[in-house]
Amino acid sequence: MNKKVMIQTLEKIALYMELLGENHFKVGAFRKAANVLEVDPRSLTEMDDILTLKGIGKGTGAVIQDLMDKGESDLLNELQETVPAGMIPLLEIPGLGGKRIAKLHEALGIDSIEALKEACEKNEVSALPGFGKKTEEKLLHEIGQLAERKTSFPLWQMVKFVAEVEPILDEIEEISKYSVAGSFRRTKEQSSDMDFIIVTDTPSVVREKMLKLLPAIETIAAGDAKLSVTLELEEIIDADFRFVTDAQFASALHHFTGSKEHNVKMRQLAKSRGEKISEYGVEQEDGTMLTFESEEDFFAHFNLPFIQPNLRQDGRELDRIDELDGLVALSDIRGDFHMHTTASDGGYSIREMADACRTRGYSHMVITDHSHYLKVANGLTPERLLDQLKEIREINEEYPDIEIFSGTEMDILPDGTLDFDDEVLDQLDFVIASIHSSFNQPQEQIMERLHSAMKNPHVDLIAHPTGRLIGKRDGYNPDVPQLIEWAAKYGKILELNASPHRLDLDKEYLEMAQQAGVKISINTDAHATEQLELMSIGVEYAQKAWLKKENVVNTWSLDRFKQEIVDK
DNA sequence: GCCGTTTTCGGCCCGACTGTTTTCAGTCG
Repeated sequence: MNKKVMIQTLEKIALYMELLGENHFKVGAFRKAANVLEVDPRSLTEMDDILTLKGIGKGTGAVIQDLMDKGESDLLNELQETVPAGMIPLLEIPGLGGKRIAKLHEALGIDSIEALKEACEKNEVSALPGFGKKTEEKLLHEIGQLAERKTSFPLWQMVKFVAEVEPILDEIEEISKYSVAGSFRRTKEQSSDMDFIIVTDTPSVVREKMLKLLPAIETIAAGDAKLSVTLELEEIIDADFRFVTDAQFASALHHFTGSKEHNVKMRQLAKSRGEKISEYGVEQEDGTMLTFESEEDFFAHFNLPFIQPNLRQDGRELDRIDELDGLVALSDIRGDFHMHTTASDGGYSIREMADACRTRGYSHMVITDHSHYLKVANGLTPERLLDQLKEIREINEEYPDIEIFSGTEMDILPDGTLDFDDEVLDQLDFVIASIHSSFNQPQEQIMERLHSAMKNPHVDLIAHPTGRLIGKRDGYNPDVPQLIEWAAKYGKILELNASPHRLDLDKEYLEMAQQAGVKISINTDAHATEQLELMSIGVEYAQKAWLKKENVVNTWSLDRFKQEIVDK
């Protein structure tokens, strides 16, 4: 039995139950069971205690047992017969939840978006108790918007969106302080909206000014505690703004940074101490409200160290605070080992890249231009590569404070051969191998290509191991656990590509790699000097995977890098 | 549906806003 199928089955059951208007704690129980399986790093065959895990009980356990025995779930089958599949997309309509969908289905037989649209147009919906004219109009409006609205935005795009909103907030003098919050603040790969916490004494003034200044095409909610709007930026995206006092700021920031699971855990912790956490502070048993100068103080109140936003994930972080100290940090990074110059498709020279790396305080770096197979990127022929090697050796003489190593980002060709011969590779300090072509090959063939690269003793690192571009393409679908196994066997480094377009390997796999003893290199893959700054995103993402400093080769000293990697 | 050192039933995180209501249910985050 495939663990993913099991997780999806539990989630589907939750979804169908939601559509039936079931008690949301019941729905939540199935979601929780799915989550318990998901956060458990073991495979199904390794989980002999699955039915006794906390969060899995009689009902969810029966589903799991069904799947183990028969490969399918009776409960899910029944639900699928009861609930028309067309109802599932109804949940995507803002303002519609399980309760209302169930009512619409029961009263009017609505089983699809199309049916809902018709019913609204015939004014049948507004005739139902609990629904009114405004709701009907809103539903029609939302249905119209559905097709053109995206529901999630990759990190790289969120960076741009946030950068567009912040200057507008800067302009409003009644705002004394603000911060972005939400999943973006947690360095999530994708976010569905923007969240900001705003400190002001005059929320209504700020709200009105914001409505004038922001490119808002719709106001979803506008009160003294929050403003919720739909913005027209490069894409249509919702934004939530919460208005709080200075004293409430830290609590509000923590609350609206989430994650939801993290907040639930924190609230449970508070409750066990007789306290109550809200976005305004921590309420004591006697009703007094404690507020905090900073999030650090907030955590300290619960005898916890500061848990940075990117670590606030599934709630398990509260059990892993003893690991916080050993995590890789930006200040530990001593070099970047994957970058391009004008020799291939980069925008700057070797010297310019070296200067930029020196400014960042690195002790070493590797130039890794593309290889000749990649014509579109002006990949280097063996001759050009060896010329570049000489040039790098010369330039190195000029820089006493940084060591520039010469490397390549060599293509693994569609037939599994490598773009350079061993004699060429032998002369380089550092060899990256990666796939840039024939993504559509069957997994077996992709794996053969990767295997052939990993078996080569000259290859040091596999770059962006899945080839994903977040929000654009999934990559070439390798069998990553197998890849990790090979990396451990052949002693190869796997890359965490720091580009917010890639963040590849994915954090679940990074964690798996670390457990398997595989070393990780965080690289920016910079094609311009300013892209070297993406290292901070890479490190933040690595922290999400709980990567320890020791396991990230960029933290190693120049001597160790030379000894264990270059001269090996 | 799940859970339990305040325990086998009763609560499950909690508050803002909206729309449909005359005091609150539903949705959302």
